[in-house]
Amino acid sequence: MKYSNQTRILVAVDSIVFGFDGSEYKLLLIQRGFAPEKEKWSLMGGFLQPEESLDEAAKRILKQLTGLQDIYLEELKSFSRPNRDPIERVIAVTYVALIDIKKYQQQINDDFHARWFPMKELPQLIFDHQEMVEIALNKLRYKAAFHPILFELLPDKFTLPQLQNMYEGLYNTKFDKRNFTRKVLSTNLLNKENDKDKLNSKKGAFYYSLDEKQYKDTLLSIQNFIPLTEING
Amino acid sequence: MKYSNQTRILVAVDSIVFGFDGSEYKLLLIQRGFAPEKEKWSLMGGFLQPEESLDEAAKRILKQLTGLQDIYLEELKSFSRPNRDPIERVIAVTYVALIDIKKYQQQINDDFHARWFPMKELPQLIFDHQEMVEIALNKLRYKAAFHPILFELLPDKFTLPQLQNMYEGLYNTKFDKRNFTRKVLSTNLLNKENDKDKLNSKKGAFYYSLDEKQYKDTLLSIQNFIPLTEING
DNA sequence: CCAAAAGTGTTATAGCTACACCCATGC
DNA sequence: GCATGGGTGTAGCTATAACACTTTTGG
Repeated sequence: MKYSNQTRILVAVDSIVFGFDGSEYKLLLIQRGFAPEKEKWSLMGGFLQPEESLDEAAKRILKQLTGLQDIYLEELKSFSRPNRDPIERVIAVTYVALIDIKKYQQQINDDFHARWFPMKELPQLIFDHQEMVEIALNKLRYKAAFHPILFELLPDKFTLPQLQNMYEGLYNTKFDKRNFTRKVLSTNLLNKENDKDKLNSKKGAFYYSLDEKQYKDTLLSIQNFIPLTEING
Repeated sequence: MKYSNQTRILVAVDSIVFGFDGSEYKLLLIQRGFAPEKEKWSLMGGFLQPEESLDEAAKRILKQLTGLQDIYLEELKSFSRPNRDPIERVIAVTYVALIDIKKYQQQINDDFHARWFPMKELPQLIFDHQEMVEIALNKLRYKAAFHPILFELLPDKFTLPQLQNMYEGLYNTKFDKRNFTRKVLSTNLLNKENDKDKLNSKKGAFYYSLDEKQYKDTLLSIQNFIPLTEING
């Protein structure tokens, strides 16, 4: 039995994958393998299959296109303008993913054809993918102000200067490092390690790691990472 | 031309319509007019049509089922478990709407068959609509803590005690009225009127109205309406 | 020895919370 | 005249923002 007199539609899943390499934000793109817009740059996309949910589809597609697994992935919003795809009607449900670029760089380069583009040097994207990226970036700015999600972009061990760079990069601003350090440490999310990163300075900066238990407890609660004045403009 | 070898799927739009009548929150439900689950209570739902976006579909369906127009409507999330509808595969994109119950009560009762249910006395809902409501309510609590969206639930003129009731109802808590008044007035969102509401007290409470310009400027910015402790639990 | 980045403390201010009494009116 | 809900001010505390110097070490 079916519902009668209704139109069935193709459903796509597109993932906006943000990465951070220690100094700047990048977006993961892939060259589309089929017409239209074959060879143009695209988000990580594919069609929803009969036996999977959208969450599952997003995970599957990301794995197929990049090998990435077990990463932060969250629904963003749907895009459904009737003519957004010239071939036929397709609605897209978008997801945002956050990953530490270095952790997967080899894998992505060698086995797949996805490529990282600095946020300021994005190529032209197919369809409405440009708009998806802008909305995703705005949501990331919004959400990161209250929830410690940016840690998803860092390696297991990272330094406070790296962490501050990451926040400053997202909001295009500079924070006082004394205040930033105090605020971050007051969350009890970080454990100080005994060794230092000596690549970025002569003195070396202590590594910290995420306290996984605290992190999971805190993800859904609301902190205040960024002064409201930075968000409201 | 079409994409080949892909499955096309029914896309539904379901709207969670929250209302406030001055003392409690209610949910607008309708008796489903077709099988399966005919006559059972359902959110305001319908199928996406070929020439409309999801936003447009949500508006159209709401108008068809309730006569409601020009109300606050925002995408929530998609629901796509493969067997969520027993007839055939349907993915649903949900929207949340906020309205002042009294403003439309006549219209809804007389011309349509939608009905308001107090949040604590909801009937069994079809499919996964129960889950949709819970997620919508959580998001409303989250969002209302930082953005003045709850004003959508109030009539054009309202009193500070009504406003406070509305916030207290959403968070199931009580606020100190001196602090609440000060915080609300400090936003400059409200204009004091000259007349009073004398229905709810002998002394009467002054009416206030939204400053439309301030409101539009403020909607996207982030305030702090509710102490974080109330949200984080 | 010097350049470059890491690390650290104090003070002033603003915003928040807690708290209690008087006012206006209908009955 | 009294019961009911509306309206208002202050003081202590906490969180935030602004600010500059010392430390370490590779070259």
